[in-house]
Amino acid sequence: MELVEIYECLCDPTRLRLLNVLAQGPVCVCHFQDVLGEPQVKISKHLAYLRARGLVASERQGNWVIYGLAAKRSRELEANLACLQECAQSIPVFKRDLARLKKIEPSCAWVRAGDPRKAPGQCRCG
Amino acid sequence: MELVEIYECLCDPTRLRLLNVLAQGPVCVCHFQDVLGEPQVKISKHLAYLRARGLVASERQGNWVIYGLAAKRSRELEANLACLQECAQSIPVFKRDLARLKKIEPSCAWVRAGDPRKAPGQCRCG
DNA sequence: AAATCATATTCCTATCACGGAATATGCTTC
DNA sequence: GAAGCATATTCCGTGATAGGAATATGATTT
Repeated sequence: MELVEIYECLCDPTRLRLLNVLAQGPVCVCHFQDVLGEPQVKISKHLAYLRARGLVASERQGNWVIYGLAAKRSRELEANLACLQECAQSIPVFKRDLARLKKIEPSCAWVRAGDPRKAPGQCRCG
Repeated sequence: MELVEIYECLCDPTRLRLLNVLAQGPVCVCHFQDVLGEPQVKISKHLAYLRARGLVASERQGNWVIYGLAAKRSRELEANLACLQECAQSIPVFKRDLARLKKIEPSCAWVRAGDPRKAPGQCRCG
C-alpha cells in the first residue's frame, strides 16, 4: 500500500467521516446512513472504495454488513489514522458524527455481538 | 483550509516529494528539478497547485524562484506534515531525494542567502 | 415462493486532475 | 534591445472520480 493511496482514500469528505466513525469500532452500514445522514448509495460506494484498497474489512451478519478497520494496518496507515483522529477532534462535523453514533449504537449492540437470531425485526436502530 | 483540501494536496506522488524536500527548508525550482529528476512543467505546476492552496509560498530572487513552506500553517496541516515526514523516513524515494538535496544544496547556498548579485552565471547547481 | 429488508452494483453524466508540448513571462546579461 | 535563462501558463487529450437513478444480490420472514 503506497503512501499516496492512503491519501487518495483520505481526500473525500465522506470517507473521512466514515473513517472517523470507524475509529470507534466496527459499525454496520445502516448506522453509517443514520450517523452521516447520507444516501445509501453514497455510503456503500465509499465503503467499497475503502475496502478495495484494504483500509476496511466487512463481514456479513444476516441481513446486515458490518465494517471495521482492517486488522493489519501498515505503519503509514496507522500514523495517518491517528493524525486524522487528532484533527477530527476539533472539527464540528466529526464531533457531531461521533455524538450521533453514541446515541444510536447501544440499541444495536447485538449486531456486533454477532447474534443475528436475537435481532429484533429490523436494524433501523433508534 | 479544510482538512480534505490538505489531503488533496497530499494525494499526488510528486507533491509528496516536493513537500518532503521542503521540510528541510526553502528550495529553488531548479533544485527541485535536479532532486526529483522530473520535467520543469511538472514541478512548476505542482508547486503552483500547492501555492494556490496556501501550503507553500514563493519568493523571487533574480532569475530564480524560491519556495518554502507557508509561514502560518494550521494545526491540521502541521500535524499532517509531521506525519508525512515520519512516514517518508522509511520510504526509499523520499530518502533518495533528501540525499540528492544534501549534495546539491551547499553549492547554491547563496541563493537562499538572498544575494543574487553574487551569483555565478547560472543556477545549474552541481 | 413471494415479499421484504439491507446492501451492492451498474449505468450514466459531469467534473476534475495529470501530463506533455508549446508558448509566455520576467529578469539578467551582453 | 536582443539574446538567454529560469519559471509560469495555456492548450490540449485522457483517465479517474463523484453522484444519482435504477437495478441487482443475498438473506430473512411469512
